[in-house]
Amino acid sequence: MISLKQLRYLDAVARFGHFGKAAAHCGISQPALSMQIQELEAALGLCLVERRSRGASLTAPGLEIAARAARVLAEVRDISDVALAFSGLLAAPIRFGAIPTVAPYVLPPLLSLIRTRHPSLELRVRETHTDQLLVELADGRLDVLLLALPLANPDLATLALREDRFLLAVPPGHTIRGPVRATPELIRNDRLLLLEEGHCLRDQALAVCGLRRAEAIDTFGATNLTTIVQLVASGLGLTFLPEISLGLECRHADIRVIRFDEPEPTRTLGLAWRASSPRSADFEALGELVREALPAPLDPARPFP
Amino acid sequence: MISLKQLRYLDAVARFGHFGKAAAHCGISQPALSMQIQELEAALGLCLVERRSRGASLTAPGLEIAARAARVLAEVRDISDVALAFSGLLAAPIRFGAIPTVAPYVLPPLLSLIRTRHPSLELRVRETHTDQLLVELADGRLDVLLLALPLANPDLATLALREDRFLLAVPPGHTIRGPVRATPELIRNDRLLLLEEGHCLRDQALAVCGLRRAEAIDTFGATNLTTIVQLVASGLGLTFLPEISLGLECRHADIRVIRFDEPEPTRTLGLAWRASSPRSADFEALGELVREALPAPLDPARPFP
DNA sequence: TAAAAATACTCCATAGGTATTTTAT
DNA sequence: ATAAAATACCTATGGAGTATTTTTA
Repeated sequence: MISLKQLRYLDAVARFGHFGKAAAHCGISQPALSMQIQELEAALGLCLVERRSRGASLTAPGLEIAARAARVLAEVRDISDVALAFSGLLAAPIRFGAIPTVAPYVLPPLLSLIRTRHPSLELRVRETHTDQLLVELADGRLDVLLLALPLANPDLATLALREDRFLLAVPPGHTIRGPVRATPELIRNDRLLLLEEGHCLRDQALAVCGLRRAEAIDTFGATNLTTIVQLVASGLGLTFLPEISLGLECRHADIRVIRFDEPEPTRTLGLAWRASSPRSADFEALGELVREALPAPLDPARPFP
Repeated sequence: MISLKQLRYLDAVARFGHFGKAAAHCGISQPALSMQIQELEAALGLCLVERRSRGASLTAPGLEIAARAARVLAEVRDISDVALAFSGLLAAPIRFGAIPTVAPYVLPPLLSLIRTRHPSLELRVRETHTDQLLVELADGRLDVLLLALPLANPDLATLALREDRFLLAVPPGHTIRGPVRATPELIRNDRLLLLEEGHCLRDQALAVCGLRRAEAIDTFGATNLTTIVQLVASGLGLTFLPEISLGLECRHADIRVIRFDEPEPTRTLGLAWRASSPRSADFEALGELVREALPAPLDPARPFP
């Protein structure tokens, strides 16, 4: 008789292409996993995995069955999530992923909001790039993401929360005066400092300037906006800052921030979760909290700073 | 951790509304089932089943989760079926259901055809009414049905095989001569003998005569067309016979068979299976065999008999 | 009081661990 | 020679059985 355990192990083998790594991922020993895969093969009367001396790959039936197994496992995970949803709004832990250009500016107020408003809600936070977040969301390691929309994947539900303006950060002594027009020329005069490859903010900044990825100017990217801001303050170049970061980034760095010409470039911040998730009510409620936690937009009447 | 076993047991409790009967259906003892249900409830942190002194009923979360469990179980069953499909066309056993007004006329030639053409194919045959067949198909006890189309259920795939004429069977000495028109009056002069409630042929015959169910004339139905034919031969009334039954039914009974006026009333015989089944190729191949096995249609040039 | 589910306990099947061997490059 | 999976063997968890108790209508 087929068991979920066997399907979980097959899924792991499909992912890792390697019995040992799959076993480690499942928290069991390699022989234990081997045995279960063999039993599954016996139950189905088929060879699912081709054992090669450098790892394992799936046979044609194996691919088909692993794909179905993944669906079954997702549905079983949804059953657990249904149970969580029944236990009440925001009552169960939420595994929350956020991109690095949002997390530090939202989490402190968000967490304190949760502490006062929903003290029983446990938010497990993970910060990494969009691509990685999406992988972890898809295979159930995360429940909901805070990132820049739109996303292509139709299996995801999204909730737009707020537009986030981009601004140009320049050294304090810089001659430029705003509002400024975002053009390739603007960038070519000074060095544009950006986060390393993989950060969506990097791509968005390049796109706003009408540059392609390959046309990036900086030689070594950073992983941390604060690092970039320090470099800008030292006169090494200029950068794009999202509005929500200003409160934090301007506090300790001596930079000047200039608004762009209308229409000001922005990114859309929002939540995303698996469309099949039974906990959408939780995520929409969380979205409200995030919206409250996001730093207030610039006063349009009074140009910043 | 949730297991398939637990979902199977929950599904059984949902079906039977009774721990004891559910346990019997699963082939385990009542305490064993109780324990697994409790473990599932613990794993989900919810009460799924309301224990009442006359059986058990599901709570609201229980209903939701049982419905999802049923879907998971169906998909796991499909995984087994994928495996069967991969083992080759018509290579794995097929659980085959047929209605009583078709089975006896098709099975002998079908089984002999299978013996010669696909000796390794094991056909497990079940004969009962359409309604029961559909239930057993839906919950996986049967793989494919041979019955009268059309069917309402959109979750089923169907394959029409052949039109089957209805004919009027009368005692040998009866004065009626064909072709005859199917009207309520035709029936009112003699007693119309039909199968008992539940047989689709009964309903179809009544419909052909323009009668409603309640207007049936015979007092006690039979379960067996051969029985009806014997009664007709004894002059106790007349009946509708499907064309495919003539070879067998006319061999030993002294009746006369009369064709109806154009357009001759017919039923459509065909196969049905779960649309989600990964074995459709098997079922289509089986459909070809059934088509061959069905008795040849009447020669339109030479009026029967 | 009767029917149904829960509990107590016992047992054994099996999932999983460690150590080792086999296999293929 | 090395990496990877299979095999051998042992252990312990837990699933399932029987007997019994508790619960509720």
